[in-house]
Amino acid sequence: MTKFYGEFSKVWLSVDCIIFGFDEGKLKILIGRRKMDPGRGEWSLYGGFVASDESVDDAATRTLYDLTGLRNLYMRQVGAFGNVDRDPGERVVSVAYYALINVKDYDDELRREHGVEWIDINEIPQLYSDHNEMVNKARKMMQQKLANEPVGFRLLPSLFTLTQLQKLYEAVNGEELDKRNFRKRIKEMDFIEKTELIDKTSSKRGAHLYRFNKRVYNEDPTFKL
Amino acid sequence: MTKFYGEFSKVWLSVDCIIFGFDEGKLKILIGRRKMDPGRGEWSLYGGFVASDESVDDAATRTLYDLTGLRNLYMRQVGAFGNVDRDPGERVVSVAYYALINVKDYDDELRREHGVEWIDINEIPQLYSDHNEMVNKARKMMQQKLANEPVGFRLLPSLFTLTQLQKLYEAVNGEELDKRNFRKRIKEMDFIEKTELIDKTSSKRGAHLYRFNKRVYNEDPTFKL
DNA sequence: TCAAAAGTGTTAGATTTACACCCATGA
DNA sequence: TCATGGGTGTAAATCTAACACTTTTGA
Repeated sequence: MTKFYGEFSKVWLSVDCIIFGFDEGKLKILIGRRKMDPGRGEWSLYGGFVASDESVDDAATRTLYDLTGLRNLYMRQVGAFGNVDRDPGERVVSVAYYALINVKDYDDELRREHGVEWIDINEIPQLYSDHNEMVNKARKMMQQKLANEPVGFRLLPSLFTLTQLQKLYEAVNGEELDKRNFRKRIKEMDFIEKTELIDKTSSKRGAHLYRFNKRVYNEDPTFKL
Repeated sequence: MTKFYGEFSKVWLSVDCIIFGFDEGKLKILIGRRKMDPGRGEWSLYGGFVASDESVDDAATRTLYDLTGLRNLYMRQVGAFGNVDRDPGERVVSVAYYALINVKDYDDELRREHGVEWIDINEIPQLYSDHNEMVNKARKMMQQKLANEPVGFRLLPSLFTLTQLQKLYEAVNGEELDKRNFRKRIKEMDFIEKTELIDKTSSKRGAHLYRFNKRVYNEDPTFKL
């Protein structure tokens, strides 16, 4: 097994997940109290180790599924974090990933079983090891991504109001947007379809529900927001 | 040594470098024929293994120094590449980095000793393992970076003409720019200083040499190009 | 009847793009 | 003298940003 590179040393490889959700008008991530040593009890991202028979991406997918029970999540690599002493116990290099989920899709029972909570991205406490760094980089990458591709729908129910969508963009970018300018831009995007359905949960008058049409998007790749 | 994570398997960790240079009006990278098994003789990025007492970033810095003899290079992580079979011999996960160097700073003798060549980014042959993927991702990230920060100077001599600078941007973006519009934008950037020096190597009339003033740039962080 | 969110256009300013000729010099 | 790359400004078009009132309805 060591025929080629035996002279070099090996490391443990883990994955850590920054799971973004949008709830109560706020951008949040899932964190919990670490259940293993070292660092037991500290706030931490959810993670896992890479097994010998799976790719690093697959390990992240598996870890996400393990935590959320959800498949086909939008997921992107944040990068490798490899300081020598980043793990107080051993040499562990970790590859961080961020994922976008619709909070409503995540069974709250399952969430509690794993002991993770949705925490406002602006109120993240000190986390285990270098996890704050991972969160910061993930957040920047996600912002950048959202500015160039319509990935925000991954954080919303399949039917959503324009107000919800606007609040989402505001939460991600950390700044308020002009309602009329926002709606003007949305109207130009053919892949955001207005339905005849009305949502009455957040206003007496009711707001039209919209949906993202992936097919139209793929045919007409001219997105900028 | 295995007190915490002994039950999990370890992997070899390597770094691979995409080294960008700008020469003859073209964006190029350094590649060479692989000198070790498996894959001996195939075109490949230059890389190395991460040692037990160095961070992954440090391993990349060391590898870059080893190849070029240069320190303080502009370097950014591209990401981790971790498919199970990416290395035909063993399980090796690699973290790719890109770096920007001024071709003139690289001793050609040293380059030949390492058996690497400058190859036009648009004419990269099939590379060992997943190295083409790494190059493609690095190129996109570098383009993106150059569009938002003045890192292009890292690819030029400390004194350069506006034509050189324009050709650099054209090579990176793969499209021609309007000379007057380009110079108009440059003129607005106070951190690009005109010197009284004239370069006569590329025209009879001679062109003014400019330099990047890092101090001015740091004080006036309003860059967009 | 009123509070609360939904919905809707216009205009000024800023930014971006297109475009063509003269200059200085060495060969 | 001429070929070569260096250097310069203006106008149209596009994009962005600022801004306020009417509608609907349940309580």
